Amino acid sequence: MPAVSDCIEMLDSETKAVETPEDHAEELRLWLRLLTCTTLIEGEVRGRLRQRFDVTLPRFDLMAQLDKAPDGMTLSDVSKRMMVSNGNVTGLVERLVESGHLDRRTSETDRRVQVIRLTKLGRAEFRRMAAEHETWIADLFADLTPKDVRELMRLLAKTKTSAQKSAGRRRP
Amino acid sequence: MPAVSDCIEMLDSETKAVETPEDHAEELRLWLRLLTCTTLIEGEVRGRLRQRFDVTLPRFDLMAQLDKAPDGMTLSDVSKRMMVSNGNVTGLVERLVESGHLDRRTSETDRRVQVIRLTKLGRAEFRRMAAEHETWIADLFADLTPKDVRELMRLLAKTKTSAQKSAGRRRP
DNA sequence: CCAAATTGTTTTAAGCCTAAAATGTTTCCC
DNA sequence: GGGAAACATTTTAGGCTTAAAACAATTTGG
Repeated sequence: MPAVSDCIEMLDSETKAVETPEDHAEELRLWLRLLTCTTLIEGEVRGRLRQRFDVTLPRFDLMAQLDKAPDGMTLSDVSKRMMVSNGNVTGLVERLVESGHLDRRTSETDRRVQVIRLTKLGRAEFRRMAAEHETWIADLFADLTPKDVRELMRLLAKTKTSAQKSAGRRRP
Repeated sequence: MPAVSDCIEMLDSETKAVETPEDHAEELRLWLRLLTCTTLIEGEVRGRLRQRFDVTLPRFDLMAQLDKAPDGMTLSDVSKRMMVSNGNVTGLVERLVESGHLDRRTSETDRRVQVIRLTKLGRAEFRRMAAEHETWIADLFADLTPKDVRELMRLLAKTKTSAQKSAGRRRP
């Protein structure tokens, strides 16, 4: 049975009749916990990539995107997929072309567009790193049962949809 | 009933007898989804903070830590809580002292230690921002039921513990 | 056709972030 | 007491990141 305060809150949010400042402490705590988990795991992966392969996480992420696209991607595609700014990708690509991991060429049909691909070296190095990376992730999530994983996937999918809708309401 | 492949995997991971390369695609997908959710929400919050209050997310986060500690915190404390490097905090604090939001003084009992606090201005501005921030978070998570929120909290707590253990195994 | 809007990328300016080395201070313990 | 270890912070060097402005090329609608 829900607490009295929960009932009041539910009435408020459904009827939209009252303007009492609602309590969203639970959502706030959820957000902080989500952020903590991500920061923790991300930091761990970053450190391991640096120690084992002397590569940064953003470079690894970019190569991961390209590994899934044998025909290459445009910078815009990469920017959208990685959810980072355009200018960010420009610099990242510059350094990876410099180190011989990426190949970049201007599209034949649209001279605005730059198409980038992994070089043979880039692909080989990425595959080597990705194999080990996968075991790190498995270890980081080792305490979760297969059921936990499924349930988290489901709830995070719902979270993603919710956040996208909210973001859409701001920028329609 | 679990699929055959699941049984084999379970046997492998329990007996540790076989060295076949296990499949951790599910964990990998979970990690990517977790990262997507965080990036999405973080970007949205960052943008709103900038538009509404002309403040960066790291500054807001630092002020949030200090708001919970009326007696102030040391830079190390802040660094641990925010899970960022020491040097990072130094610069962040510098700019917030400069803008009049923070007060910084050397500890009387230990001259290595710097104690920082919110100024009156800093606290007032933070409270104003935090109130609105809470509604953004509520909106971003609006599709989740109270039960979803509880369940996510539980699973993320488990995830955090798991990741901490894994990180501990690397750096004991 | 052609001006205006749109699209893809780069540049700019500022700030964030890390790892590692350096600096100053305190504690430990012989 | 005094040197070694530990601790708190800053500095350094390099890279990441963003938002906004600038530039270039294409598409669109009169």
